[in-house]
Amino acid sequence: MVNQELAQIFYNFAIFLEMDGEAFKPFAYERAGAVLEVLTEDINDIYKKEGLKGLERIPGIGVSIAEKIEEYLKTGEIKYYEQYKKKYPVDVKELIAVEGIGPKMVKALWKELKIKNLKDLERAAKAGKIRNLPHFGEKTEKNILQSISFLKREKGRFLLGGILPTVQEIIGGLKSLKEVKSVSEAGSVRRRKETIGDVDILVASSKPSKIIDYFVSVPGVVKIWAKGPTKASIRRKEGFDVDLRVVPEKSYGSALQYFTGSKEHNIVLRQIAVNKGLKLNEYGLFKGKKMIAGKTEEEIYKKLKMEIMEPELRENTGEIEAAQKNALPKIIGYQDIKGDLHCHSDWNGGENSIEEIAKAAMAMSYEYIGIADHTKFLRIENGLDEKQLKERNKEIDRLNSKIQISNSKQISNFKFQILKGCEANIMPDGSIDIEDEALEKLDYVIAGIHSQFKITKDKMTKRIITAMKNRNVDIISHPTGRLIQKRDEYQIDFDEILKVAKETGTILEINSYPERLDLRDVYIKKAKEAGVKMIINTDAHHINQLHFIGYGISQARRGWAEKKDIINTQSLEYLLEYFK
DNA sequence: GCCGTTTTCGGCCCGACTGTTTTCAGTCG
Repeated sequence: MVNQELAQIFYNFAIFLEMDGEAFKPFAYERAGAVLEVLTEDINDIYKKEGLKGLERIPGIGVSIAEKIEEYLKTGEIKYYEQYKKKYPVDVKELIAVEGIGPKMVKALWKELKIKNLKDLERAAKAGKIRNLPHFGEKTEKNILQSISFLKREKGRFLLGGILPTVQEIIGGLKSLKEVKSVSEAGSVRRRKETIGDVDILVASSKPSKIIDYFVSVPGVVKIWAKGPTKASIRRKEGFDVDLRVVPEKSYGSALQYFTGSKEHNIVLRQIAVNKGLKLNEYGLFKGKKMIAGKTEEEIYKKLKMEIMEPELRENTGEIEAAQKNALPKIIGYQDIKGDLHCHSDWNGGENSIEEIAKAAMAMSYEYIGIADHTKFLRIENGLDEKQLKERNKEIDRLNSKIQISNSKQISNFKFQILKGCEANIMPDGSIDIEDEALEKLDYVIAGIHSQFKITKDKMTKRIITAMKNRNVDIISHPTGRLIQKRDEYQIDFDEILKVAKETGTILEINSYPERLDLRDVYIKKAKEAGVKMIINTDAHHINQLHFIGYGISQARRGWAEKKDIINTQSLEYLLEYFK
């Protein structure tokens, strides 16, 4: 989307301006970039409808940046920006990604050594050329090399799903110490972002040294980066870094608020504090020298005259304004899901029998579970044909009656049901790979794209729309097809898809699989605004993956989704009626 | 370059650390 292209340009713009020592413009451009990145409307549509004035209506975009957006939409480039690209023919984004390198260093490296990209930087550092530059030294050079090797190995970020279990383990360990009064994850982990750079953990205690000593000696620590009186930084064997900070109880709330971020959220919060004649930092909220809040996050937000919001909302994408008006959404909770409708059994590529899946679902206190085996097109996953699907349905009927009989004697109002579903394949022309007659026998039908991702935007949009108009199709799985850090989403006109989803009552999936998390948060927000229903599913191929649901819920929360927007927060009766 | 229940001009978030320096610029979160 053109929004993202412009966002990236403005981010780079900000860096160029900072290289030239501009004082306040970089901040303005960075803000414009951040605003565009999360803007749900297509900037091109806004411009077409309302022209320059429409652009200037967007907060953070004024006359000058609006004109640059116009220029980009009309000509595909921005002259002023092109001039900078000529002046500094450098891959700023790549270089700035190196820990410890900022705009000023990029400039020096270019001017003195003609370093343009990561490759040049690595070569120069290995040759020992960097240490001779003014304001650089041996240690800086060594740090740069370390940073580059980390970047190359891990691309710098980790999937939330890959690290959260370990984080919770570490926190559990800290909780067991009697010196620990409170402990929580902070930073992007607490905000449940899709990917995590490094992990922040915060502890309240009056005995910091004991906590620090324990923290650096836990099994799994492979390197201690820093160990001070109240903070420590380590690398885990899994490859990511963890920062721990210990603060006194009276500052725990302000520190938690501060270290949870996001940076953008905090900037605005501190500004609001300043406007009220107050000062906010990690030690508390102050009026002059007097501390007026700090023990809890609630009292800080309250003193700043707003509702406290869930960490997943703290991105400065409208939550602060909403909180000031007491108009925060009541986002879906982690206990609100009543069942998972996208599980693969051993009838296709999955690892567990339907009975095992049902038992695991009951253990999670679900009211229903849906088996959505692949259909025949997906040979590699043993997709089921019409006949096999019929056999599988019989098995589900058998299990359902067995469950009812075995439980009716013990709990009178017990209800649990296994639903008959499938994840059918959407063919390139939008048709479904299995007969309508077979689909009609099911409780519900998921349809998804599993092949031919690289077709034009127009064709892909039509393909999905054709599938949604099939009267048997209830849900579209992983609607944009992206795999985080592996594959971009396919080209679609999302607004058009929302329109047809609304007309046909088709549900869009929020796939909880850690590398999918598809829909993304901005799309969830759009779907909610369009009144399109969503469902949070796991796509589990093993019962150990049923807990992925938490990541999908996080994603929904970051998209401001409420309970009513998510259909599997509802009862079985409601669901079956809706599908019919 | 943006913005306005103190302002259409004069402000713009805050503190700590690091590595290079003899007092601080640059970077980070």
